[in-house]
Amino acid sequence: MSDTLVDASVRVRFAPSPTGFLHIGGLRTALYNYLFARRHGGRFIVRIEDTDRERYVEGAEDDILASLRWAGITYDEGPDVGGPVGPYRQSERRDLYRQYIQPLLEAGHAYYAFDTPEELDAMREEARQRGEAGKYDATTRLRMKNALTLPEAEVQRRLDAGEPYVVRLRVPAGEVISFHDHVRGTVSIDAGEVDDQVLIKSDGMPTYHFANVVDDHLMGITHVIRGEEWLPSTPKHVLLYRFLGWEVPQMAHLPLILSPTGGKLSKRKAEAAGIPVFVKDYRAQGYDPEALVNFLAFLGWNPGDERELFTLDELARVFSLDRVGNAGVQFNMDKLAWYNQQYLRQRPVEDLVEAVWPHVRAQGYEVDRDYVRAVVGLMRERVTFPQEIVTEAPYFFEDPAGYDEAGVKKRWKADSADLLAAYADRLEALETFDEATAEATLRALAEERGVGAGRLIHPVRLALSGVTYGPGLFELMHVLGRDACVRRIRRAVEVLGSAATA
RNA sequence: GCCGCGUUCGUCUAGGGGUCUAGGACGCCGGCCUUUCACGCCGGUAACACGGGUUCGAAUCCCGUACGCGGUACCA
Repeated sequence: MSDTLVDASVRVRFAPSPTGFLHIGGLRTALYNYLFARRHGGRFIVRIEDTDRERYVEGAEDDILASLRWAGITYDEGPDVGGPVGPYRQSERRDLYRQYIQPLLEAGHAYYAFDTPEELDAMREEARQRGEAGKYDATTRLRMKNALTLPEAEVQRRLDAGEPYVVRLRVPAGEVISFHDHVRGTVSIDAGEVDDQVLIKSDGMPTYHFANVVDDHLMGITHVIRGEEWLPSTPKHVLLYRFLGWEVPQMAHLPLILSPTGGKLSKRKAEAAGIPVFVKDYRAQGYDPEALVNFLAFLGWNPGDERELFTLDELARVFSLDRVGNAGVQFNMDKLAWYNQQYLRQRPVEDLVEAVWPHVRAQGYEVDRDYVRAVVGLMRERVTFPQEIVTEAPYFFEDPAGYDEAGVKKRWKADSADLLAAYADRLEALETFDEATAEATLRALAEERGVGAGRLIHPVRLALSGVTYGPGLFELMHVLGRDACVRRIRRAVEVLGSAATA
């Protein structure tokens, strides 16, 4: 079935801006592009859009690339792996953009403009006073300082004198620009709503709008899959393709990821809602990349059946743009936690030991890998994150520092001290200490004293762990070992002996 | 303000005119299992934004309203 879908000419790209670390929403955009490429046997490209020198953040590019790799999203072409249509960093393609702006200038589809920021502000202010939009467009461009209003000689003089200028797109009036979007169907916008977008900034760098069109074309991008925030500016891109005489790639605008409180999941909102914003945060918090990817894939897409657990490869086999939803989606930490738990349980024990080990070392616990392996075996179904195997069950590594108050109240009875002291004695006298003998000894003692086994089990658990919940008592005892068990039971008898409630 | 895009349980969603007394998942609430907890299993709670059309018949098609989101930069 997938054979009919193989189209090696499919080329998609993820084009992040190095203005910050990789955002969780960016990872989803990258993921969808990746899945689409894999599904069709095409190529997935990463291109760094670093045309904004003001907002450039040192280290952001490395973080973006490292985060993608961590998530298992590999790319066929990119800044650090190269490729046939590089460079893959826009700052290194500067001359290319200048080359493609020429024909636009010559054909009158673009023009030089010399307005200062102050003049632009004044124009917008004035227009707004009159209740107009305040756009640099067909209605206002003739009132501004540009090649359309200045004498040709004057324009040339300014250019020659090295005065700062920008190049703007001359958007035609009286036209409706339509394009097909794979997620939304036909989208139409009146050209009158589109402004004369700056194509080349005064620092010589292209804007996103221009660079993105030139690069997508030069890099042979067949499908542009990006966030919905780009939908309103797509008409500008469509116009550019037309003026440049190029074919418009297929478009697909993905629904935005929303904060639980509404609105785009900005850094501020996400933090307020307890949602990590950057991919590296998920990594640091112990999320399984496969779980994150699985969760993210389902944020705006679903396979159409009721299955929810898919590995990256499985997703790549069934992903389709047709099944991408079109309404904004809220990020849900509970669901993510559930996914993480599912994946954690599926991981091989050895894998988990590896993941837990650093946390054991960080706590300074002196145990070996076999011991950690045993703990993992008992705890893996009770936690969401690997490190919780250490943090949620410290009693595997050190004697309890205290006893849960409510637990003592509920489980420590008048006869507990007596029973436990006797149990400790018998454990010490045991020839072999293991799960079976610990249990048999306890049950025999309970029977002799004419009490239910629970009368021993609960206070013993409390003595060993300090809490009232956890793995099966006898498994716990076996892992802890006889010495620790006897020591902890005696200690509890000493500390809680008289704390008994009737 | 203007333009665009959207609107099924709290959340992610199935659904593409009759099979919907609307299905699944997360969460939540019960129960079983376990003399603990978790896992697992069983059950429950809960939604087609509103108003008009079209049609024999609308969650599904059309229009309007409301609401939400996005855009409106020499940022991406």
